[in-house]
Amino acid sequence: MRAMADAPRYRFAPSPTGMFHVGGARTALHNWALARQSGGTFVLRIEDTDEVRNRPEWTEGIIDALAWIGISADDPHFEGPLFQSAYAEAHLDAARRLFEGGHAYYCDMTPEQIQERAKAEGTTGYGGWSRDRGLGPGPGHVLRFRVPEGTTVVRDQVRGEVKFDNGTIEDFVLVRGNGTPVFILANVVDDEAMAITHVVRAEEHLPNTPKQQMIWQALGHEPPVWAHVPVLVNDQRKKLSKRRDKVALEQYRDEGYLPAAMINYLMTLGWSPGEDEIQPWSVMEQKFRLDDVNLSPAFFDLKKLAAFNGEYIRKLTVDELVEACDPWLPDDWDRAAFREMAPHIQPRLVTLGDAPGVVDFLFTDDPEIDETSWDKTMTAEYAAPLLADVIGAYEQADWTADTLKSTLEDLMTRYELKLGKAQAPVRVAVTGRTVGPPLFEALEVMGRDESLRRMRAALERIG
RNA sequence: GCCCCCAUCGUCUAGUGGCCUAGGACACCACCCUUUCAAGGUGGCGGCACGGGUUCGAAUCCCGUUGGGGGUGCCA
Repeated sequence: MRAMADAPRYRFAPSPTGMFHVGGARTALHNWALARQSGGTFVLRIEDTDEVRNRPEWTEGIIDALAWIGISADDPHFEGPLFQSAYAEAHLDAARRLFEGGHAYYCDMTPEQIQERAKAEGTTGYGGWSRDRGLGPGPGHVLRFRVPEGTTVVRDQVRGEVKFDNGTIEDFVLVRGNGTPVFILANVVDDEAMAITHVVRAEEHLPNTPKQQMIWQALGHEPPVWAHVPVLVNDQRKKLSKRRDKVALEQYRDEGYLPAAMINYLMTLGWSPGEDEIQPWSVMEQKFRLDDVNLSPAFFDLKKLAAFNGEYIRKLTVDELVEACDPWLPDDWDRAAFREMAPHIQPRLVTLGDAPGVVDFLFTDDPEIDETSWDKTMTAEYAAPLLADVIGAYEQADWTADTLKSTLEDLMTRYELKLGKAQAPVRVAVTGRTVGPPLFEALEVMGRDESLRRMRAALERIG
């Protein structure tokens, strides 16, 4: 019991937007690792304060996405989902206490009026106009926090001490004119209500932190331990945004990235697991330390993610690979044939979604002829006679990859060709392309009749 | 504008005053292997932003400059 009482409580607090941001995934992973390695708890809180964006299916999406990266709602370290909206009473109650304690005051100025006034006075921002007007609650009145004089020091697990001169912080809004609480208040009240001990989030929240810390103190509580990890950026070094960048975790999932690869890659951003950066989650989960987190923004590099994914795909057993690819394969494709080819396509895949495109010629009625490939190979003088010879020899040959290969090797000497050149017309005839999985293995899987049919068709086309 | 954060190869990082002639990975290039393309192997290219200190000694500590980023809402 004692241990439970002392166990840290981390939280992950996404707002439901309909897609799960990769940056959020990384933050979730950090919190998850920290909670699990300390015997603590990972609290999932859905920040649904903004009524406009609040749909139940969004929450399902978040839970699914978390599950995909190994953060299971069934794990004993997982708590939630809790909903911010369910704490509305507590938010307003806190607001009331803040007002009654003199830590907050009401103001009836609209944003437009504030702007005009600032402009007229040649200043910027709000300026605390209603501080001493003694206004009470009322329609259109916002509640503002009375920022005290002095300095606020945020002790951050990643960045050390960060000092803010309170004079640079405006009297910010706690409750909107329509009576609803703003994120900054709700966030603090929820963290307190949920007994959160550690707030680990992205750096973009650092400027909020002194404000939240002041609210904690005004409410009479000790703030949690803060930690702000650097943001993820795009190739322009701008924060990853859903408008510009490919940030939806679901999209990577649907393209056939393996969760293990995504998790591993995400963890290497801003942190390093040590000697070898390819590490299983079980190891990273134990090794991860906030003190070791880098301080500068990290570029989310699709190429490196792809490299990780390829590496993870190559580590799969054939059975695992076949099973993993299944969702991307058309229903009517012969699974046994695909399985035969699986070991051969394995080193050629970047994503699971690439699989069908590599072996589609095996399952279609006719190969889709790539004209560039055709022109490159079939216009050679030897193409037609060689193809004719191959057809003749293959009518009799043992239909195994080995004999098919040696048979072609016997023929090619007549034309003074190397295997690389000699196999090309056959490959284009059968697959339609110049590149693809190992030819003779593919022929073996395709079978004699269909293979010969395609070669004859090609011969005819050459004329 | 103001506040805050940051700064090691193109990118992600190792490095916490001497082990650094700065290590690894991705990308790129070359070669090898080879049944095309991959994968794999070997090698190469490439970096401590700049200027001052501190120190016997600095990528590592301090200051400044420059450059990036984040925040500046009655969004979260």
